[in-house]
Amino acid sequence: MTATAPRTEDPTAADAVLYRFTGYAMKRAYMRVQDAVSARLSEMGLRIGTFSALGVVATNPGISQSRLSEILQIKRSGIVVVVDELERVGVLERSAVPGDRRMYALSVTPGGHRLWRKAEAAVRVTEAELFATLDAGETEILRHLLAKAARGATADGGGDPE
Amino acid sequence: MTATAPRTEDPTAADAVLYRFTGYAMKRAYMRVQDAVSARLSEMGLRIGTFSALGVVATNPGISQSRLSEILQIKRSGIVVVVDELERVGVLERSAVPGDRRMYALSVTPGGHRLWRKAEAAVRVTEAELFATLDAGETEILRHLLAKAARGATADGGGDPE
DNA sequence: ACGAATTGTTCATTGACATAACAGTTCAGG
DNA sequence: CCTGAACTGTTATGTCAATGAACAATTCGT
Repeated sequence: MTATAPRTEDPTAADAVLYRFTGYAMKRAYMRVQDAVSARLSEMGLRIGTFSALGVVATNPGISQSRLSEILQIKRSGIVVVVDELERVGVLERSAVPGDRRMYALSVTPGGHRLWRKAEAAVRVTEAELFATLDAGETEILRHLLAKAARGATADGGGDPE
Repeated sequence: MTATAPRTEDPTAADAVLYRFTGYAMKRAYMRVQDAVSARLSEMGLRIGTFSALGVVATNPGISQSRLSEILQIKRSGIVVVVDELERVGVLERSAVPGDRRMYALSVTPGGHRLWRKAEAAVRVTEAELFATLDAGETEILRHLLAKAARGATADGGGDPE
């Protein structure tokens, strides 16, 4: 029974102490994803940050930069750079909002939607390659548990329907 | 039926598109861990990087900086800073290696071991709090799947027919 | 009408790395 | 033994994403 260890939980690895922490495993796993996804996205002129923003705006047309910054958990000043970059390549637009001259309504251009669909598919493929050692069910469980862990105890029991 | 959604997979969230990617869920989850753990560690004068190094040296006495850099996947020049920091507060030592004057043998001082045990426990508690929405079994599965995803196709199956 | 709050923006700064070059040391082969 | 390649630790410098603090323009509350 001591014969073939699952290799996934190698106690002889020099960083075995750290892998006992979920956070370390998260970091290590994310680093791997980040490298592969960044490389893939850079081929189409995107970074992880701009990819994420593009996706959020694509599915939330008319959103403001402030709101986008909340969603992506990046400060407003950081969003400017991201939006600038996406606007410069013509995939995203800042249009005036009728009622309020302080903010812009963000929207994705037709070309932007095309790029988004392409990038989305590419990242999906990249992730599939990365997680080839997991079967479909495991990947789904992983994603689900991560989402749960990411949201945490969302404190607000749900009594704030805006 | 539309009443109480599991909240864990909230399709109305503005970044729902992104949560469909495992990588995004990883990032989000890790960010949360990073914030909490960093805060906790800073109380005892540690950062995540120094904490990790301390743990690896504690369980791998006599290790060299080069080897440590491989394990933590940080370049040698980056390790210098980490080791400097740990040595300055007296939890880690660089001692001469008999046979080879190029490298140092790293080791953790008694006080260092005490700090490590304390930090280890603190991080464990912090993680437990963070993942309170997961039961013990889920946390274990999450950790296991992450480790698997982090290692990926470890390539070294033995056959590398070039 | 006026002070408080909001939005987007700029600029300086930070932190956590990487890169490149370097000195000291070891080692393999002639 | 000698010499050049390879290795270890180190320093200096650059990079990249993100933050914080300020600011102007605008809107809101009372």
